Amino acid sequence: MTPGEGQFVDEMGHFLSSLGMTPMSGRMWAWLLICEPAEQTAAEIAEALHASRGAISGTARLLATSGLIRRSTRRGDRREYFSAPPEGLESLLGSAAGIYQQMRTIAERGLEAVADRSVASRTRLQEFHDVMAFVEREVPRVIATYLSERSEGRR
Amino acid sequence: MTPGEGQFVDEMGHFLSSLGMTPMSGRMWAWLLICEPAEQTAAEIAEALHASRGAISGTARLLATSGLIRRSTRRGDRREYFSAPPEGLESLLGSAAGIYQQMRTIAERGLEAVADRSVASRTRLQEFHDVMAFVEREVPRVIATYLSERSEGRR
DNA sequence: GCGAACATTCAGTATTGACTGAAAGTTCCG
DNA sequence: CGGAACTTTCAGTCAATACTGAATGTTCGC
Repeated sequence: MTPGEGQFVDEMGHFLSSLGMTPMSGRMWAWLLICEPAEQTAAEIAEALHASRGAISGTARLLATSGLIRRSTRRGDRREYFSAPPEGLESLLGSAAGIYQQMRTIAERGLEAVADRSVASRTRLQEFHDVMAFVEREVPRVIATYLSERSEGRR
Repeated sequence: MTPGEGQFVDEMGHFLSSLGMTPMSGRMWAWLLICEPAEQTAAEIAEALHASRGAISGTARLLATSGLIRRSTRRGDRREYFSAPPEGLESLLGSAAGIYQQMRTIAERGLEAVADRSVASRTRLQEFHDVMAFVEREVPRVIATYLSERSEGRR
């Protein structure tokens, strides 16, 4: 790994860590975005990132369940190969939508808790709820727009 | 604070904590969304949340600089009053846009680091960059759409 | 200016949680 | 089966950090 690549890997680790994910998940995903070949074994990743096999195993499961990376196997090869597929980006945007959904849900339960108050008293929370619900509805449209623009550009 | 309100406050604390903010910031913001009166002193907030004055002080600065809450003073009153203004929601969406911007920036530096590679080898990272740049551009439009729809509904 | 009533700062504490590494589990070839 | 190659699990360690509370700073009435 060149210094520039190392910086990229570390920056992504630090950034995703600031968003509540683990630093290792950011480093691993970043590495899978630039590594050559694109498919790497756990051992290769562990060596590249100077991390333990255990950390790679746990992080791989995290990233795989959230759809950011793909696991694949080959006949006659006991090892598992990891890669960052294009669909990972859609999963990423989808999880962003999930965040808004969670906030809307929390707001709804909050509104139930203050249901006996006056309408004016609930305005703050109601508006928060409405914004979250709106963004949640808008996200799929943004994704669809991107996908159509991309296929447009490739035509 | 009723049990239902307490649950709402704690849920928001837990949720914002999972996103990298402190639990206290979520609890304080949630409380300011439902409290009565809407403007509260640090002492009132500390009592409602069973937190120390120091924690309120630090969290207030955090929330105020990120635009989620507003600080105000009154003549002849040494105390400071905190509230959750409507603009806080726009700040929230704006900070979401900032996240995409950061990811795009990281991707750009990563692309520089692999500039000598073949185009095919850079595809993964390039596409990541393009998605982030696209969403970054789209966010202001979504906010504008919401604001116009809201004023539409109020007309 | 003096003192009361605030707010802020910061060292200390406790908790959380990410990572390590060894042990246990799984898979597949011979 | 037996065993090699690999993965996963998990108890332990260490570092990061959120919160407390006392000391310090600041503001305003008198």
